[in-house]
Amino acid sequence: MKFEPVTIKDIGKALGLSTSTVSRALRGSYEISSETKKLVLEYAEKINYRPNPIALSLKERRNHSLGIIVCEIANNFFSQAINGIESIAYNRGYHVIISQSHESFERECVIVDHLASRSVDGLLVSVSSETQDFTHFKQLYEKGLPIVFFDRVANEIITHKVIADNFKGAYDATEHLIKNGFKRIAHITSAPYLSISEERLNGYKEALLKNNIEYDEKLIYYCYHGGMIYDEVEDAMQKIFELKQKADALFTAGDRITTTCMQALQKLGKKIPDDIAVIGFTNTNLGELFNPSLSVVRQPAFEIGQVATELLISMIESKRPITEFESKALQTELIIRDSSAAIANAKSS
Amino acid sequence: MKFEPVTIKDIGKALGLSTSTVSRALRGSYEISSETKKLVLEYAEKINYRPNPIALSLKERRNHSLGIIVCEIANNFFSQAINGIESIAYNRGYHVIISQSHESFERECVIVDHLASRSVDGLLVSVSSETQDFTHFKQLYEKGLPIVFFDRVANEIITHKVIADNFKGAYDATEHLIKNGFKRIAHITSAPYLSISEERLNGYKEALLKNNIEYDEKLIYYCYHGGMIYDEVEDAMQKIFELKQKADALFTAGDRITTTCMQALQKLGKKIPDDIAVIGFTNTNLGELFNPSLSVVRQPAFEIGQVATELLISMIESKRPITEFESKALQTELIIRDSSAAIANAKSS
DNA sequence: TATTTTTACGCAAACGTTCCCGATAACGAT
DNA sequence: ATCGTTATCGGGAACGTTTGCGTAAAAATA
Repeated sequence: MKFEPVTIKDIGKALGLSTSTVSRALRGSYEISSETKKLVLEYAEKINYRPNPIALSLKERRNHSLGIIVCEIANNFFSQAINGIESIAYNRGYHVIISQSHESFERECVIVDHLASRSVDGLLVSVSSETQDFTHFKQLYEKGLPIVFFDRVANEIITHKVIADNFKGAYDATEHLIKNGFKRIAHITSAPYLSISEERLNGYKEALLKNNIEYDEKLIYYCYHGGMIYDEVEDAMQKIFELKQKADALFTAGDRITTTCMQALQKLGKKIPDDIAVIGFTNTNLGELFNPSLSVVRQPAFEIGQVATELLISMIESKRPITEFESKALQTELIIRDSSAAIANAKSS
Repeated sequence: MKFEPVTIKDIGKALGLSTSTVSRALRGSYEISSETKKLVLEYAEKINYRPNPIALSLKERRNHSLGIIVCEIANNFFSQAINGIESIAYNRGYHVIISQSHESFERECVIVDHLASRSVDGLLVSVSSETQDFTHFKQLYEKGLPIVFFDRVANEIITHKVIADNFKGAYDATEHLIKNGFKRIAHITSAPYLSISEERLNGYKEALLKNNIEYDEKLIYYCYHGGMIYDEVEDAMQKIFELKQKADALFTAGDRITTTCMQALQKLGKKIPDDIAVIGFTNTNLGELFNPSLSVVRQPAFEIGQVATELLISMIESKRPITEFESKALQTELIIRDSSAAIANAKSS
């Protein structure tokens, strides 16, 4: 099937004008008589002319489009962040192209390559859980392609970064568990080299330290695929319950990990919070529907997307090379529900 | 900031060859000597040359990209469908551009326009809940742009369509409630003119009819924004409980509607299934974590995406105009959990 | 050696725009 | 009548490719 849009040439031919005149008339150039303008405009309207953005891209070397790379859109945090990105982008006249890495490094490389060659004007990136090598980003960035990282950032690349205050979010969640009387707090997180993993682990450690609880490496479990692979999570859950010194609480460090942990715990027949208390990073709106209702650390995903987009567009539209880069950390929100409730009553039996 | 990719011209200049020779060498044309080929290939590799897809699009009037239009990616059904779409598209060498209408007709028109002018090779669309007028699709379709509808289809446009068997899914869900002893089954659905709404309503009616239960219009509630607006849903819930003849069960007809109903019921302090039983269309994987665990009608979202994409690509790549169009309906899956449990025991007290 | 064929490459047009240069005409000023 | 302005428009190059056509040199044939 072929699809033949009408071009500026067609208009010129129909009206007996040159393409340049038509082009100028369409743009409202001062050097075109108002009669001709009217003529062209009306005819263009009549045949529903749309300028070909591809031709424009070719000429102007830009697209007015932004590339987004996330691991997965079926993830509350990212779908909300994308909505934030869109809200800014569309207002500023940019379109967005969303791509999923599915937590695969290889896929990420292919996507970056494609997006760049497709001449997106800039990239908004949250790296995959497999990504340890950032040269595919670095190369493009050094060639002049604006990139802003959000959530999972590449520390070795000097550019704008927007994240949640993962350290504080983790600190707060952990301290909340401690205040509720839990002492053996397991921490299930994503791949260790992810920036968010490190930040959250540090917050967790700091809370332990401040509360004089010893840090025990045996309580830390890494799910290298961010909770996408169920068995990885169930394995971790199983190991937790095989510990000599039992864990009494769980702090999970990711949207997918949190929900998957809940599923695994249910499958293993564990009662929350009696067998184990749970609090985790997740942006689901459904936490209160869970059984028990889920305590969460909520990230300002929408705002993170917005801020990252504003920074990216400012980079794109900047005339001069940028020398000052920002690293913004937005505050998380602790929402306490039943899954992390103190178990004093239950345990005292 | 400017981003200057290397072109075929740069290669030609560097190697003292014409652009056509370089182009042919890159494509492995037979009329280029193997030495020259090797030279070009190696140099291209060295400087990391990527052909400019924009220039190609301009020339060939195609993109190898598919446009996707859905109301919202933060919706389990659609994010799964998109994964299905991607799984086929990437294997066949197509990229996808995802756009969200956010259930807005106006937004949908803008998106369609943009996607078409951007020369996507075809469109995969599920219309917004506001859409009653399909001329924006029709115009493009008649000009030769391949379009496949999935989930929410435009019946007046003759093309391929892929849906879940909504009639049967609704029938099964309703009959399940009836079998469990419920007789006053409320039905909360999306905008009435959506294809899925009609199909599901018909399935619901048919189940009532077959089981000799009178159809009562007062039990039908339309949420014109597909559950995106909380108040719309809460209003419906409130009205249900103000009915003279009380409803004893709820059959919800959409991913977002189902979860939002659950939230509203919780807020209103209603117990499920004692005050009211619930079953609904939704593709959440978290149904078993709910309190109570949620009975659902699950759509084969991933497969729907796959089938729709295969059909679209076949349209795009077809040499001849297509005369035979398919309308596929894939089977849904009924997953019974506690939210729709018979309340005989509870009520007998 | 003369002629034909093959090999290997370059030129230029085309895709749809924009925009720099000119070009033409009308017109007032000199 | 001559010149400089102004208004209005067209020609053509450029963006990065592909590709039909032309052609020189090399190889094969007569």
